[in-house]
Amino acid sequence: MKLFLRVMKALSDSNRVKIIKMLQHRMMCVCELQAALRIAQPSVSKHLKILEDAGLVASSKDGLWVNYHLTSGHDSPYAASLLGNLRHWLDDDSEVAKLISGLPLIQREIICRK
Amino acid sequence: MKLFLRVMKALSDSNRVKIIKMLQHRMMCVCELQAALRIAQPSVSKHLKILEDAGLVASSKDGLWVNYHLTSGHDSPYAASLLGNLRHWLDDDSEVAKLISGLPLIQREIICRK
DNA sequence: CAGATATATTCCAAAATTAGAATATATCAA
DNA sequence: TTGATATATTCTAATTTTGGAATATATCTG
Repeated sequence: MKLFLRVMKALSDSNRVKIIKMLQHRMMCVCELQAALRIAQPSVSKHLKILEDAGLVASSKDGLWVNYHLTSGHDSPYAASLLGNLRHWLDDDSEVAKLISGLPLIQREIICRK
Repeated sequence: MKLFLRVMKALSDSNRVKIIKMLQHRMMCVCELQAALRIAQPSVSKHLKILEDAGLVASSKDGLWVNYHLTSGHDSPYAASLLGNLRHWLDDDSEVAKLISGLPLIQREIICRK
């Protein structure tokens, strides 16, 4: 039950769902997600931790950057199933569509380095 | 997005998930659910409203009683999918199993009428 | 109609969630 | 080592969620 609720709660927030939808297209670092969602950096990190604890995303370090990507869902059958459904769910949501179409403009070399 | 989040939030609470699991076995009225979950009656009604707003359950009146049952999920593809998965998910959860095994003892004629 | 019962709603307090500012940590570059 | 940058963590305020008591509504029975 605990694991199931963890996945449901993780997917109960629009910013976290948007992160999932963006990661379906490519891996992204925290500052890229921050630029896309237009929320504070600590908020992005915290959302990512909740998604990670639910077995929905994982990360790998690359120098200063931490790249987040979707998991295969092997940890949790709930995560696996929801990730599968979300591959097509919400594609026609206007907010999601706008985020996805803006993805090409979000590149860490341009967005993050100051 | 709104409808999706509504379903996820509805399934983010253990009492509500337990209601779903019990309704998989038979329709139940509010006082039966209250006896099974051992929480206050208004709390049960409020959980049921949240599940209803998410398209997961529906009700029909029978005199003083209001019988709640699972929906076919026709309202929402998210509700339909999750209801389908929940038919087998959590069957081996200890709390859920205990609730289900106790269901035969919960009958409105015995529990509710005082 | 009056009383009893099942359910819904309102109200309020406690707990959980979310967001951002401030701060800490880690890595790279010079 | 020093400075800069990306990310994580801590702290706190605001919002949301949850639960129960009190109350309202609806239906049945006598």
